[in-house]
Amino acid sequence: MNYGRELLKGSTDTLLLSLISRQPMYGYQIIKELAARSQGYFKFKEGTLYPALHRMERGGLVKAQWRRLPNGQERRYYSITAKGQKVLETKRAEWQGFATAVNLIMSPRPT
Amino acid sequence: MNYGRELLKGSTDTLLLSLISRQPMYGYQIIKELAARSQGYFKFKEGTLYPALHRMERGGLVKAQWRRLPNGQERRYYSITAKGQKVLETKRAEWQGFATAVNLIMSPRPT
DNA sequence: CCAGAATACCTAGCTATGCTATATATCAAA
DNA sequence: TTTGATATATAGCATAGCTAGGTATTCTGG
Repeated sequence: MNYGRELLKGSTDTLLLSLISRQPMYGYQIIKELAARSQGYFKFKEGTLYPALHRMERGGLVKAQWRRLPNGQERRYYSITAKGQKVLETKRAEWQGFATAVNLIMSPRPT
Repeated sequence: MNYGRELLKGSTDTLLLSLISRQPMYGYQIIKELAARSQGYFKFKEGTLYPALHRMERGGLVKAQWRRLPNGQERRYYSITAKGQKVLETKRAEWQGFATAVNLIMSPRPT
């Protein structure tokens, strides 16, 4: 992505599920929303986003539905499933634990 | 590792540099220290640690030195270089930015 | 004294996943 | 009509953590 390089690994799904859990969204919209909500920090690449969505669809975490706009445009909307909700809870907790542990190392209390 | 699975990617070097910057350490000690300081959260595998140390040595971020103990044991002590210090500063900032951005997505302010 | 645990280091190969680059198609604006 | 934005998709690459194996020494309990 261009932050720490690999920092994103492992949190991609959590970020996507977090967004989708608020309301169904389509891919392009997700990219824009992630950028907006993170104040420009996240700039998801298509080669990251779509494979991730497909993975999660295969895994039953999200389900997809094509919708055609009046003008003919096609969009694939993703919504979270019950299973996806559960995974999201788990991953949220994992993130909390991980971030806490990293901060313990990076900002240690006096030995 | 077994947290988020891949969460660690991208923060390994930062964690290692953080530790080593406080004082020179050898590999086995680093594993123990990471576990202790993170209250048991981090359990670095050797297949993660040693390749990472070697990478950073090649990259000039750390330098290594063998030391023989009175009892004959051999340990390879790693210390941080000037270059490693600079990289650490950068990576610390990257982590801050990343964690902040993730939290913005995971705990969004009301739309 | 001996077995097993702990200490201490190393690496080949696997796997997961983010990124690059490319492809396709529609629509609006200059 | 050409450019940029919208919208989705994927093959192939690179990176890096993990598995599982190896070597060698020292400490500890029975």
